[in-house]
Amino acid sequence: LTQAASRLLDLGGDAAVTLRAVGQAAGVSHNAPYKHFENRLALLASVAMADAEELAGAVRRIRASDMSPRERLMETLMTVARFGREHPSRYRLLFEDPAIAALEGPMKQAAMATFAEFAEVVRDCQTANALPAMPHAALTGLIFASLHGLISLSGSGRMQPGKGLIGVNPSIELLLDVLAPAAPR
Amino acid sequence: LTQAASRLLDLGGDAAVTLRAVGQAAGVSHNAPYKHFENRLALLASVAMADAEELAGAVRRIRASDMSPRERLMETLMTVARFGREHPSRYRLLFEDPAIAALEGPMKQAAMATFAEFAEVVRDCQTANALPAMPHAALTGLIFASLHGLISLSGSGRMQPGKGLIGVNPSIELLLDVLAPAAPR
DNA sequence: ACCTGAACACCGTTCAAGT
DNA sequence: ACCTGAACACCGTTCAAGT
Repeated sequence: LTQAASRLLDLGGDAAVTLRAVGQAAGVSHNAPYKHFENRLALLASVAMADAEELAGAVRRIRASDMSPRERLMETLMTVARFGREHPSRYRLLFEDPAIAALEGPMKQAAMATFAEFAEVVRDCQTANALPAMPHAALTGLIFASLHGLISLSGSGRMQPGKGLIGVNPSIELLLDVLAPAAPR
Repeated sequence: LTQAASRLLDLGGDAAVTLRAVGQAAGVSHNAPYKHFENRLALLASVAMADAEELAGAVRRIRASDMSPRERLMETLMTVARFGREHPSRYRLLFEDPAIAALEGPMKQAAMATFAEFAEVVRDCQTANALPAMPHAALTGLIFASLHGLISLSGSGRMQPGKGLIGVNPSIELLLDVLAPAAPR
């Protein structure tokens, strides 16, 4: 049921996720979802939660790998960027939807857990002097916001029209190049 | 009519901008808008265009002021951030709505003109050695994306929950501090 | 415990007219 | 040239039942 909504979101965006279409895709009536979710938003939240947990798991695996801290950071950023590229509507739901962000409870917990994984990747870089020794929360926020801005602008088609703007991945590399020299050697 | 839609957007977000509400606010019937706009999206696009032109004008005035290039950049960034803070739904429409971004014609022209003003502010900083001498388009894209990411995350309430994340304005200052030292003296 | 079908209020859009 | 009112298809949500 959550899976059906997720697929519809990928295929046709937010507007395609009608309870009738979700019901039909899951082989039930158009208001069977109301027996499992409070309303449409709660159903979408379950999609967002699954994605938040998937991302958190991916970052956790990267953290446990034997790459250098800096490589782990790059891999983490690329993983989020790939998710945004391959699932733009689901990315939008998870990171841009105001109604989802306003939810308390498990959705908020999942979002914070995902962010915490991300923050640890940044912290490891700082410990290894691969990122500057500025306040950890500020640096994490700046990197995450820059990443999100690149994915968001690019995902909604606002990075091409300009005069030779570079893509998401090169921009991420540029950001890290600009941050790295500020770190003590 | 465009003004009525803009006000409704500010007051109740995208969902509040129904053709019936717009018509009523403008004192006409619920489908009078169809005589002036092709459909609902075209009406929203006219709101976005007005905002794009307003922002472009604001940046143009900042460019013509007697501040230093670096101060003009900071003022420009703060102006966009303020617009995002005071009109989150209109900001979302202008910079995050995929349907608006997909429009060709005058909307695209207005968006590109606004971005061009922004790019000139960055270029002036590079000329004055207040920003590093990297490729101009890449640097402009990175700064704009970072700014957008901060406004986007903060505007949808995703910057507080974390563990002591700093606000939009301090993050912008941090970004410029991190970029500035890379510039030759 | 889980599902269905009818019904309601609301919305974007279309169309035939009205001045 | 600009507007109105009725109508249509669609949607989220509710409710009374069904097994």
